[in-house]
Amino acid sequence: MAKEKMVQQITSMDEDFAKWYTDIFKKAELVEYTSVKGCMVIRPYGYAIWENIQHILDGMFKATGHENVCMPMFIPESLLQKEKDHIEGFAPEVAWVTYGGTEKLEERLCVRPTSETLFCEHYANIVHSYRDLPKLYNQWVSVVRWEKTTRPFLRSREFLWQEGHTIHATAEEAMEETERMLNVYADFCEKYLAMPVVKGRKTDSDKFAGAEITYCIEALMHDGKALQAGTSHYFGDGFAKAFEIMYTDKENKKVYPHQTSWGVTTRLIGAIIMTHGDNNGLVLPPAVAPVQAVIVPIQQFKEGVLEKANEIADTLRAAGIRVKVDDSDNSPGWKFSEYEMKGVPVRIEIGPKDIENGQCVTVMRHNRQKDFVSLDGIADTVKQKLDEVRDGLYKAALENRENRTYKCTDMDGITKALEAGDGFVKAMWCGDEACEDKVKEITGVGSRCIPFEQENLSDVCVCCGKPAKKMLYWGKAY
RNA sequence: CGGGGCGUAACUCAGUUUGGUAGAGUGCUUGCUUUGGGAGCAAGAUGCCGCAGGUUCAAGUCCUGUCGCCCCGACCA
Repeated sequence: MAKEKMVQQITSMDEDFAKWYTDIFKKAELVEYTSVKGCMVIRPYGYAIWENIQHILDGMFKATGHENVCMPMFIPESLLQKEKDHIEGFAPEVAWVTYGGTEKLEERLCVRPTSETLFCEHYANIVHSYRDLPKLYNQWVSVVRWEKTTRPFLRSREFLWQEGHTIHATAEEAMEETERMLNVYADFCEKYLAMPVVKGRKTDSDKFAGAEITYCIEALMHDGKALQAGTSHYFGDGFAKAFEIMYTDKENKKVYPHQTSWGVTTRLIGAIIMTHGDNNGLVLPPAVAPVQAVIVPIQQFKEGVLEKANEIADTLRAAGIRVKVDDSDNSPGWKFSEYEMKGVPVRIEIGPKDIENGQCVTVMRHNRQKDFVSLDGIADTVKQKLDEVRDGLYKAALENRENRTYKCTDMDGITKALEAGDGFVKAMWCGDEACEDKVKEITGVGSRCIPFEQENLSDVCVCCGKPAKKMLYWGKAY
């Protein structure tokens, strides 16, 4: 009975995945809509997830030699236009500032959709010698893209992200950096977010505006749709030439440096929701959960119960676990449901009976496994449970991806495979853009990436039958 | 930007067909009883019916316009 009622608040994901997604971020108090379309309030619980993501990633950036900076939020139109492909790619979705107070600006300013141009302008000023290289910069800011269709965390007009921008003496170094950062993202997703990703390269039609090469990580959501979780771009010296960034090398010759950029966004929170969430609510990977363990006292009005709950909390806190004691006067059952909805990885129940026995109850969020555990060594026990949750989440996500990954060798095969549900399609490709378009038109799945891990499924292109060059991942994308 | 849907209490919605005192459940406040899976009883507070015009003795309801939001497509992190 209680179980049914609990589920009533959240639409089942089989019934309506989009509604389920909306229910989750509202009920878990991650986001509220505002009066500006596509701009959302990220509430404390949602923002805390982002802060944890930031904290871990920032550490990884620092460990690989990067420094944080902060660029302006405005870009003069003339600056944005310096690189042709770049402006073409972004022009349709930038917001413009045309007035300062009551005065019309002589040159309009765009609100940054990304900051390549600003970094380039800056690099042109500060890079003169090979001794100035490399510069490994990153910034944590928000950017604006005037999207037509919006959805919290997945596609909003303003979103938070980090953008790394680096500049190197040689193409080799820049390539190395591009790959290094893609690996940082992939490691982060798999280890901390328990989200398996496919590493690969975008086809030319799909790469970043102004990039020579775009690498990406692609994840598969519960509903079988693909989500680009991060990108890392190699620019070669294209931007350097457009912005006239030059340095003097050891032979006293003026040469162009090589650049990269890479980014992940609050979209990762959307990815977490759609990778791990279930019909009872959000399920958070322990590494980024604002609360890793919640303590629910039972019969908290009885003497000693709250004291014991707080004592356990102190022990866990001392061990570095983010813990909360809920001593509100809601019923225990209410609290159980509440924290399941909010995705807290481990719940601890402690009541008079437990205290007598020197034990408590732990329940893991992802599988509801309930254990009676001793209060001795509780911190180690909880840590172990958190690891178990992380591993369980990863395993389930990987299983979902494997179950929804189809190998196909002809067009009918793709259509047929997708009848079982959306997912990744692996299929061979000749390298021709026309075939990418045609596959999308006929089967509905677009090219996601050329995975680093190649397989030879067939010798010919799935579409045109000409000799195949690469195996591609295809899918419907968010 | 195309197609569809919706704007009434903090939330979910009924009421609009056929104009006639502004409603329900949940939540909120107070008190008592409860507490190992969303507790029970009692008492209370809460409304520019999205906005602007119009028709009418009378508009949440009819007409015109407008704004916003959600969903599905095309475009994109």
